[in-house]
Amino acid sequence: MAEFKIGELSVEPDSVVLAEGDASPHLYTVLDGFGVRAVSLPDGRRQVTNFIFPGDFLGLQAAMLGELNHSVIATTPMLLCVFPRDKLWDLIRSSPARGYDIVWAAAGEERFLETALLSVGRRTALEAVALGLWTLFQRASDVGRVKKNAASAPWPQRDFADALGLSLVHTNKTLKKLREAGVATWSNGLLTAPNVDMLAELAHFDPSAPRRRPLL
Amino acid sequence: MAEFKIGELSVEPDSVVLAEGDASPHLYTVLDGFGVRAVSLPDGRRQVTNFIFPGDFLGLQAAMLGELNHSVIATTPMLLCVFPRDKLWDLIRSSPARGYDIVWAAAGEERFLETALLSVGRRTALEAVALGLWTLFQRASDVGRVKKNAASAPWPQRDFADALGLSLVHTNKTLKKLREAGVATWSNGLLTAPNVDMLAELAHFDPSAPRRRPLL
DNA sequence: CGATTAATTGAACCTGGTCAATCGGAGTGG
DNA sequence: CCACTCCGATTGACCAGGTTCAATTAATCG
Repeated sequence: MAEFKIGELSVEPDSVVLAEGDASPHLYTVLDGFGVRAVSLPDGRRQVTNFIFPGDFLGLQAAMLGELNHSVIATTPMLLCVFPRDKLWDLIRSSPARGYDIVWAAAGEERFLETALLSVGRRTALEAVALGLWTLFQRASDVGRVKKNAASAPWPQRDFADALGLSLVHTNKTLKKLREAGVATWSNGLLTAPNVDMLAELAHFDPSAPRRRPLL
Repeated sequence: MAEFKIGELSVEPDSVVLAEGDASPHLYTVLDGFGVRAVSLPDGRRQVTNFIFPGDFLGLQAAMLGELNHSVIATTPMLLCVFPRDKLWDLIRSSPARGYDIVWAAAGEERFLETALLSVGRRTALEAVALGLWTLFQRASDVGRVKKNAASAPWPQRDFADALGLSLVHTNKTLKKLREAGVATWSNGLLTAPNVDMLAELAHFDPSAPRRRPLL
């Protein structure tokens, strides 16, 4: 990949890395930092579609479809690796294995979005919050941001509520229930869960899906 | 593509083409017929994640990630073109252009799911129903299933409700409102909308997205 | 130590869900 | 041709999970 890299971009918290409707000439890989993808309505209603972790690939939609459907907003300082979008085609042609990896990432994103859709559409608030926390915990774990029982989760409750399709108030009250039940505590950007499995159980979620990249 | 085809599969309405959790050895292209993708909870709650039209590509998740996150259910008789999943890798390697097409399709699916998530999470029932109808209309139009103001839409209201995350009853009542307002009528598998744009407006949706599709 | 933003909590309210009938069209057997 | 059944569509009445409004508390920062 290194040969296609054209630079690095460093952004501040709360800045918009990519905006809905953009036809960005760049693709990014997240080297460090956290953020969200979100789509929104003209009146301000907002849906967070995924949380962004180090290692994530940004801008595929813009490269493939011409423009982006969602915005990407940094939650913490973020360091990005920049690629020119016109080179995506060269990349796939010159290295089918990389093309395969991109398809793999896209399929994973699709799976995540389907699961999120099930949560938002059919789970109760308690179930949805539990699964949301479980997912954050897993992803933090995948990038080595879990120590003991505590995972890095530097997002405000507002973002979490927008990801679940719930109001901020109700999300807060539901988090309180889980806290009082001793299932999970989230404060100061740190998510603590003594028993992570319990979160999946509460959400009726079967965590047995393979999540590691297959070897080629 | 023809060289990888190993046969055709014909299925009856209401049959399960692929099931959640399957590690199907096959990939499919829909030659004819309609269906849905859906994920569900152990207690039966169900979320339809997309409607399936002729031309759709099924089973990418199973091929890439090992197993499928959603089920695929036929709504009408369906005719499928079958490929062996192990050949996906050969396909991408031997023809990067096809690999590119697959990435294109995956990016489009991702966009659709994000839009659906916004509907389910943040739109009111009326807005969500309007956008749902608009989307069905567009997709039917893309595959040449619109005559005059009427689009083929052979799904029961149950499926539509499950796609919107609404109850069947409330979906029905909302459709009634649109019918009485003269915006759209859906009965007998035929969706009639004198003014399709009005559906997008009701949903606060900007329909100006590029949607060209490469041939697969 | 104010100022600002995020988290928390309580109370009133409403959108959409649940329950329970009824209607309507298609298929079946007599 | 009609009675009967089955299933999807439709409707009305009542209910509740979650939203909105409005404070209050906590944490951060110059």
